[in-house]
Amino acid sequence: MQHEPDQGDAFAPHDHALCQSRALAEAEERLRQQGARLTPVRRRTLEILLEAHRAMGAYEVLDRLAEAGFGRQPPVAYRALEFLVEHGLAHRLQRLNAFAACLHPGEDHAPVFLICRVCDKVAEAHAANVRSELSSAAGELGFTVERATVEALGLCPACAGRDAE
Amino acid sequence: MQHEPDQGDAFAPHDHALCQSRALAEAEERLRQQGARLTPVRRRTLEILLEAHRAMGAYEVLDRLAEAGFGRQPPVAYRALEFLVEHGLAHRLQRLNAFAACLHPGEDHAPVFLICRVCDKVAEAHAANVRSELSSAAGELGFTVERATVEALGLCPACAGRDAE
DNA sequence: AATCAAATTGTAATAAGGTAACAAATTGCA
DNA sequence: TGCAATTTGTTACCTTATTACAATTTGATT
Repeated sequence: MQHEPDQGDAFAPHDHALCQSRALAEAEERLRQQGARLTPVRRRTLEILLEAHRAMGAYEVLDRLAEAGFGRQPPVAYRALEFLVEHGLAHRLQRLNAFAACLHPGEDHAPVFLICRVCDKVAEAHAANVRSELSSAAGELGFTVERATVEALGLCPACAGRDAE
Repeated sequence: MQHEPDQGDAFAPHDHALCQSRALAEAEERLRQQGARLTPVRRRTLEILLEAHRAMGAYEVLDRLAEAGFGRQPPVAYRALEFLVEHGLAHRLQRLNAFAACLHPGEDHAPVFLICRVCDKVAEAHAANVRSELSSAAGELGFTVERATVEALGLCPACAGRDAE
């Protein structure tokens, strides 16, 4: 089955420069509305995540920030990453101890992550159905879901193709 | 809505001593079939998880093992925990950096975890529908799910009741 | 423009989580 | 008994994350 290119689909071939600049522009707009500031460290951090287009560890981000002239101590990276996560511009992937830029900020979402175990790219899938099944399974035990982490490890289409060859 | 007590439901009031001894007996039976050994450290580790009936960090488990006369070095705990996870007797909770005893071993499952943010108890919900929605959402992007982590944070019925009072 | 509080960034120190490598002991079996 | 395989113990170290506090920058206000 074919599928449409989509802003959350890191696996589909796409104009990555455009994808990045669009995400940055959206980030600026969103933050302006919230009255929060996209300072140089924060902006650079987001750019780093967007350029990589995959999940990165905090210390890897920290190295890149240091190269760009920012501080070399862990809190520099953790603070910027935390800020981005809080404002919906990045996500934290528990499974990998890592962070990735949000691929469609603004859509007030609680995404499902698809992590390719070969190329390490991360996509965000549409999660509504998954979430509603989760809530209903939880409801059977009287449990109220407030936040959920859904992360799948597997093969992206490109790597699956390479595997099969 | 009322719900039936269930082996995976840590939230429901239950005879915890029985719950523990049953889980231990099942573990022994399962391992015997697999030709694996429930050695003293491993057995004690499982008991520790079962007694707590919640997720525990590896270092917390290590302390308890040391009290019981086993080694005090991290690998002692990590090896025992890894063994239990590999044999389906315990789970690793990414979100908490922690481990919990499996509440229904044998049912060859890929569970969904419900973690109460107040009392820290962990239950396992029936996951089939969640998993199938996840696979289908992933399929739309051409992604093949191999393993998935689904962890929900929220309120268990007891803590929700206390909150409302 | 000068001032001040709030927000942000920098740095040091350290806690918490996890693994690699190898030695010693134990187990199961020929 | 003797030997290989498994398990346990220990050392050393690596990665991830947080606390605490100082220095700086920003924006609002006079």
